[in-house]
Amino acid sequence: MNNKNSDPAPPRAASKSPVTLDMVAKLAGVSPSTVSRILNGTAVVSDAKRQAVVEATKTLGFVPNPLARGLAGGRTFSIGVVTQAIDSPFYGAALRGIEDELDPAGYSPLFMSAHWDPAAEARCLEVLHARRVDGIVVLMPRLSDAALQACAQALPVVVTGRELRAEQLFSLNFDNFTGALRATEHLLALGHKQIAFITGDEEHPDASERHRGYRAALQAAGISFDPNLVVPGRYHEISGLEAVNHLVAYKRQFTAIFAANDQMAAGAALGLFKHGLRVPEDVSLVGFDDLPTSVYATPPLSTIHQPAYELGRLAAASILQMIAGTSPTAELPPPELLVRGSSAPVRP
Amino acid sequence: MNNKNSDPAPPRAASKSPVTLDMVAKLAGVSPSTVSRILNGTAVVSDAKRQAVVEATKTLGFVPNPLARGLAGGRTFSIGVVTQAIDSPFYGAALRGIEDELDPAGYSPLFMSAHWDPAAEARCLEVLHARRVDGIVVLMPRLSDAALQACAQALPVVVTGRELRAEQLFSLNFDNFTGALRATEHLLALGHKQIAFITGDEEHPDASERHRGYRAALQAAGISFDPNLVVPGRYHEISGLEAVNHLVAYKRQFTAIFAANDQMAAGAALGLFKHGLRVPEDVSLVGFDDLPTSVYATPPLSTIHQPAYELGRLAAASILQMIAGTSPTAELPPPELLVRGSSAPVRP
DNA sequence: GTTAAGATTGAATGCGCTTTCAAAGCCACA
DNA sequence: TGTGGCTTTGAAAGCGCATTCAATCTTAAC
Repeated sequence: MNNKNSDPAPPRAASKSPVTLDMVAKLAGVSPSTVSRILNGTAVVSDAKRQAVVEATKTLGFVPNPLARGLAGGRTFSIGVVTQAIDSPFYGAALRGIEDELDPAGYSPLFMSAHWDPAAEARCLEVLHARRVDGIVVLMPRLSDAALQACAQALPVVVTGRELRAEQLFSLNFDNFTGALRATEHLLALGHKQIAFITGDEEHPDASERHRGYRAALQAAGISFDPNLVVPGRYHEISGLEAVNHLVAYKRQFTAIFAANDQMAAGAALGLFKHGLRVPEDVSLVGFDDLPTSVYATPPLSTIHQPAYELGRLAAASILQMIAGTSPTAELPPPELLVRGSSAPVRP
Repeated sequence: MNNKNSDPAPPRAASKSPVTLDMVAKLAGVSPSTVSRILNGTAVVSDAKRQAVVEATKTLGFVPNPLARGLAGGRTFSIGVVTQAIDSPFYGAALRGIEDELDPAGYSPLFMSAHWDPAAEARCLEVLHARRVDGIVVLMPRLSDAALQACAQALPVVVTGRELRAEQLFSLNFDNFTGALRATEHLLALGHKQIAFITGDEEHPDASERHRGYRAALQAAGISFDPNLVVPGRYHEISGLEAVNHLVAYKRQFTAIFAANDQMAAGAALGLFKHGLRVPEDVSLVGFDDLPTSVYATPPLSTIHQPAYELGRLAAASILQMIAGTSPTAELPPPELLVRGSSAPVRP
């Protein structure tokens, strides 16, 4: 029927790490239970036996099998991480933060990308759940609050970019409103009065918050809001470019642009360049996020620093706390304006 | 002794997915073995029973426990992926490729960053091995060939950025030499004769290959090699910036720069900008990698396209093939020059 | 010098699934 | 109608570890 075993030699998966807990137990002259107890610190063990076990573990090079541990003990020492795009510069930094925090604790992250699709996100949650992760971190979810809360009934969950509370659910949010406010105030302080705004994907709370901050700053400065200067974008570079094309095509008057994120600011910079408009001589440009690449833009981009790495670390630390049974209290630092070369006083 | 169980209600991990294979078996009126066989397609099962099982699976919402499968069957349906930096734009694209290829096959990637540190890389390999992944993909390893080959004795391994052959080892390499050759030829064809080169981290084969390509192109054009025009870099933006500072400080004569990667090209662009040198009017600039952001640089960067996403897909597809028992034959497309706005004919 | 309480330890069971192994059912053939 | 060969199915034995339960060994108090 099947010719799988026709080969006399075992095909693969033979060398693995065939050292089991039972073998250490035998070598150390104790019972498997004792070895397990030492491994997990579950109970007090006499020093003599502990010595023997530690030694046996070393000589044999024993490494406990996480699968077996997970099956038997219920914990897998792995954390599911749902991100929207693993290849996005913003998420990359956050993922590194998560990695850096989880690793020393002996946990491994399990990354999945949802591509801004709620359905895909739901599937990620399912897969992670099926893989029996000990907790889940969702970065900037697109899913409904209810779905997230439902997920949190089964295991600890940390979400970022949203205000949300529930039993096993912790949220970590950044003050996008104030960030946008500061950015706009900066431009205002430089004398700009005609400030265009390229929005983010407004289905997203952070995007609408940034929009709100922009308008609040204008209002506070006594400048009437001009809807013609607001161009919708979707957080990608291309929409920044298109936004500038739009502004120019419709002959809008503006001396500055505030883009809801750095990626769109980069696109906008290119658009301005193509239209022969210099940054910052002709148009000042301010972004939001402070991507690693933004320092190396020409000119370097003025922007609002968003602590992506810190966000990752705090999210990971929080989920670990929840697993340990304590309630996390982490909080993100307030927005910080970084003035670089892309913004300058308006020309007289 | 321990007050863990002092709480009357079970603390957590109670709701999970308590549906087991045995329950489906019972509901469908068959034995667990049969359910397992249907699940894995291990053997032929009568249509009647298959129907019953499929239905029972649905009504119960059964999802097999990967841990148990891994423990019992030896396969975990997970692939270890060692990358140098999860937050690097280049690796990001590759990781997405891996994700896209693995997901439909029912496999999950387990990402780990080694941060260009051989010791850390070795640890990653160990952790992945301990987690019983079915195979490992190492992106641009820093580890010795021998160490990689040793790892391949235990399980299938795919490495990129290196030429390496062994029993369960497959390597996927990009033609860095030809890429650099094409880039330099492009500059030469534009009339440039004084072409500076910013090297990558030359401990790395791809960096030295690119260096070799640069020199080969010069030689073929009959231009004598000027060591003063070669500045060492380490693949980061900052080294591109520093390289330009160096060239200017030492008053080197050059009309073009070829940077061994896009990140350094971005740094170089900023350096040139700060010294009042315009791209491409005063200095032409060519990079290598074609990062997603390079199209949106001002001006857009001419570069050699490196198929990072494809690389990820092919690497993942290859490891899957190896696990399935067939030898992979994937090959990366040849280097492709992308002429954009940063390179122009030399000024007379 | 006993005995009870406490500290250590080992045997045994099970986590959820895969995988032999052998029994049972089927067919075509004689 | 009977027999051999093939197919479908179930019982049972783990995979490697955590954990409960009961047994053994200490120690302190009587």
